[in-house]
Amino acid sequence: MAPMKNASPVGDIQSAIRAAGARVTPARVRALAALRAASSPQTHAEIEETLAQEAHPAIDRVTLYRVLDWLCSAGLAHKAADARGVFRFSAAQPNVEHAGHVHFRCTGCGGVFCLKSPPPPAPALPRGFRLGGMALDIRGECPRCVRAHS
Amino acid sequence: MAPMKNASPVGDIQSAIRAAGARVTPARVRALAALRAASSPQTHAEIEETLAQEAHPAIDRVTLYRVLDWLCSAGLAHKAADARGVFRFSAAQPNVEHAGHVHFRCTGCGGVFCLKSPPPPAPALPRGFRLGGMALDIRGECPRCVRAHS
DNA sequence: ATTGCGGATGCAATTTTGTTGCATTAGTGC
DNA sequence: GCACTAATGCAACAAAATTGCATCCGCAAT
Ligand SMILES: [Mn+2]
Ligand SMILES: [Mn+2]
Ligand SMILES: [Zn+2]
Ligand SMILES: [Zn+2]
Repeated sequence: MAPMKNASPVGDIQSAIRAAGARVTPARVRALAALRAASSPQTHAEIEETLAQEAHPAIDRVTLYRVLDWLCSAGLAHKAADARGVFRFSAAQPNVEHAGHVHFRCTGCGGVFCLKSPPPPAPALPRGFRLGGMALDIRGECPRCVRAHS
Repeated sequence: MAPMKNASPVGDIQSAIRAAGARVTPARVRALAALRAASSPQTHAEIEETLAQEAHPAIDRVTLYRVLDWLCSAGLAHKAADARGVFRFSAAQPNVEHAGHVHFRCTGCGGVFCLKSPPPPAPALPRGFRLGGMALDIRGECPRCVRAHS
C-alpha cells in the first residue's frame, strides 16, 4: 500500500477546469480530484473503482474515458501506457507549460516525468514528402520502479 | 526512396531456435526473420501483414501471438508497450543497419522510408532514472501518396 | 522409412481495453 | 427562468490480447 497524497482543494480544481475554458461538471471535478489524491498513476479501471466508493452517483464508463482524455488535452493530466499496455493517468503539475519540453514515460508504473530537454527539431525530408506529425517516445524506469525491480 | 529490406541468414535463425531447445517451425522462423529484417520494433498486426505478403501459407493470428511471446521467453526478442499501449516486438540481435538514422512512416500506404537525419541525442535524465529506449515517430505522406491525394 | 510422443498449431470463443454514434441532460451566460 | 450547446449516458462497435481444446507435425527413437 502506497502513501496517500494530500487532497487538492475543490476550489482549485474548479478554477483549473474553468481556466481551461470548459464547464465545471461533477465528472471532471471528481476525476481530477482522484488523480491529484493518488500517489501513483491510475488506470481507468482504478479511477472508476475509486469514484464508485464515493457515495456520489456513479460516473459512466465512457464519460470517464472522455473526461480523462479531456483533462490530458487541457494539460491538467498526463496519459501513458504502462508495462501491460494499459493507459495510466496522472495529475500534471499545475501552472506548467508542457509543450516546451519532452517527457519521460516509466514503463513500469506509467508515470510521466517532465525533462528539461526541448523537443527535437523536425528532420529534413526528401523532396515530395509531406510531414504529418512527430512524436518522441522516451521510455525507461523511474527511480521508484528501478528500486522495486532490484 | 523505397521501403528497405535486409535479411538474416535462415541457418542462423534455425540454429538460434534449436539452441533455445525448441522445434524449428515455419511460424518461428518467419516471425524471427521478420523481426530481424525490420527497421524498428513491430506490432503484432504489422508482423502479420508482413508475413501475409510472403506467398507462404498464412500464419494464424493466435499462433503469431504465441510465437512472439515464445521468442521473448527464449531471449530471442524483446516486447514492450509503445506510447499507444500496443505491444511492439524487436529482435534481440538488433539490425544495426537502421540504427544510424531515423525513419518516416507514410500514413497513406504504410511504407517506411529511411531518412538521412541521425536519431536525436538521448536527453539528460535526472538522477535515479534508467533510460530504456527512445523512438522518434515521424509520420506523413510519401510523394506518391501526396500526389494521389491531390 | 516408419512410428509415436508431445510440443506447436489452428480455430472458435472470450476477455480486456478503448472508441463511436446519437438522443438526452444539464452547466453557463443572459 | 430561458436558450444554447457542451457534456453525459447508453448501446453498439472495434482493437488488442488471451484461453480452451482438438488436431497436426517436428523430430528423435526405432
Ligand atoms: Mn511536462
Ligand atoms: Mn490494449
Ligand atoms: Zn515508475
Ligand atoms: Zn505512401
